[in-house]
Amino acid sequence: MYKAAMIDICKALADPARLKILEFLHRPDAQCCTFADRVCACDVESLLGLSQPATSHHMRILVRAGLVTSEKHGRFIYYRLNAAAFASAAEYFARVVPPPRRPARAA
Amino acid sequence: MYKAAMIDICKALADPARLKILEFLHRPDAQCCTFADRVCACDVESLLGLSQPATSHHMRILVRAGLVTSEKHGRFIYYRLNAAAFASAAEYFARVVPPPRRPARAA
DNA sequence: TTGACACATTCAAATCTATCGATGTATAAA
DNA sequence: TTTATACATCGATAGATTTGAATGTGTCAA
Repeated sequence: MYKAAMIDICKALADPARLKILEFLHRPDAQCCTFADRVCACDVESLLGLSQPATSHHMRILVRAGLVTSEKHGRFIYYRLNAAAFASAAEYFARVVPPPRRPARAA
Repeated sequence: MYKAAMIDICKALADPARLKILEFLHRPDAQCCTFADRVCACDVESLLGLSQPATSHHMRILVRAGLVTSEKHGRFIYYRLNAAAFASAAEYFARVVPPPRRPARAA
């Protein structure tokens, strides 16, 4: 995980709307075309209460950061969490910050 | 961990300068008044190559997010990583995203 | 007490971000 | 083919963020 990728991930996470999207992707409350772990963009739109372009904007940021993957099916786009990205972010932080119990460093 | 606190943490992490500070706090390359796991603000300043007010700004954001703690000793302020904050952030993400191997949900 | 130093705060400028309305594009339905 | 639908892109705007110069505050040294 390069630092630039890590920054993109953190930026993607640093917004209430996008955090809400991620929570929704984890436990989707099916409405129109959402099923199983796949969520369509229109459901995200009604979830957020934002305009369609704003929703599109947020999804693009999440996809670019790698936190979410997208699949086009006809007119619909289905989104899904990408657990691997979360895992490598967690790994990065494990390297940056010492685990809670060990002393930081003897200098 | 409330969502608002989580957003503050993510915002704090979403900047190259601040990520650099965190890496430095983890493995401080002692220069002027840094020793052990304590780092003074002036060393952060020379690390970043930014102005003193900009450095102060970044440190304030990190402290407010809880990622870093500060201790005043005379004229100096020593900063230290707060591992507990990283731990609770990690816990939040573990709740938001399913662990890599388990399927997300059967709907 | 005076001067130097470490850091905070204020202010303004430049840049970035989130948002919406309008419009474009691709696909499905009629 | 025509129309409707799902989503992307563009352009503009309001608000947030980063930054430095100037200045303020508290602490140490002389």
